[in-house]
Amino acid sequence: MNASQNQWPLNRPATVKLLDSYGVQPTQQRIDIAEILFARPQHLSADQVLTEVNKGKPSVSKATVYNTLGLFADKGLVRQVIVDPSRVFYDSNTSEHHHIYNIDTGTLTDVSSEQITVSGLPVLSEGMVAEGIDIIIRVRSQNPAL
Amino acid sequence: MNASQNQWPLNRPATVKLLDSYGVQPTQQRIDIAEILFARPQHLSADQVLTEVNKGKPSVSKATVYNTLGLFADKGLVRQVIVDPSRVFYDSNTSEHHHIYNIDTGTLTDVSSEQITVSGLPVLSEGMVAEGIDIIIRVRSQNPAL
DNA sequence: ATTGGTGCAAAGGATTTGCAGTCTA
DNA sequence: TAGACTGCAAATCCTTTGCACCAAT
Repeated sequence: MNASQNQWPLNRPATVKLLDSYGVQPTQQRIDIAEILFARPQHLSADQVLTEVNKGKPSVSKATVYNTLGLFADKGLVRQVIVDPSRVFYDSNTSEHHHIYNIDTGTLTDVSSEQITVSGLPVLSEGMVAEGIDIIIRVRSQNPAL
Repeated sequence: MNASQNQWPLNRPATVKLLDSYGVQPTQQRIDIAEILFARPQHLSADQVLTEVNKGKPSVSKATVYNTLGLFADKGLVRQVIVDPSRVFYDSNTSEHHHIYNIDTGTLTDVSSEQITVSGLPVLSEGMVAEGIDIIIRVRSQNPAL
């Protein structure tokens, strides 16, 4: 199962089922965090998740947010996107795709992998296994004043 | 001019000339750092540069290494490679190319951009300017025990 | 003199960790 | 009850900054 295969946002039972299917014990905090991540395909930093999850009623600590995001990433529920040296983004869309990164706004946009074709990938040396290919198109908001 | 167009390693006069041509005042510390970077095409973290430059006779402070690498990157002498959330790599090869990143060893390997062809890149929305495209092939050393 | 560069130490920001208290199978 | 989970605070790690001193124009 894959979150991307459901209709978003995921309701609570679907979220619990998703966590279960990935071997993650569905605790209240994890469900809260998952419901935010899987509200729709998006890219959130740990800090953004922390803020979101504590809107209204503070309920999840910073340590737990970090631990949970790390756990989700390990289990394959979300994907880390590394484009900014100052923070990691967690992508709730785990289906294969690439990104456009706006350097000025710090915003990520998806690019369907069907749209992009890569050819001529090198043969990996003995004992190397590809984990994945990240394509990042770095853009900036054109500044007319420049 | 481009460092990659010279024969490596760059000797001192060539290094000074390179810095000049990029509008960087060639101070002793900057020359020391540049000589390390441009010894050959390579990927070094700030910390690795700091260690290298102070082999033998400590001569450049940590702050200066960070400032200098930032300056070099701004001026286009080196390119930042962002693949690891814990540190930035500086690539002394600024000609267009892509990377293989070994997650297990933290090692970067170049992939010539002539080798790889990307088609189907999306049309950027109004006001967006592409700064560059990074392609990162993430690999791990195959673990026979897995 | 004025501007630019360097070094030291302190500050910052993101992430991790130690550990005691809680929950849950 | 044992093992898993959480929260708080302290600790880390990489990187940036403030500021005094030195160098070059």
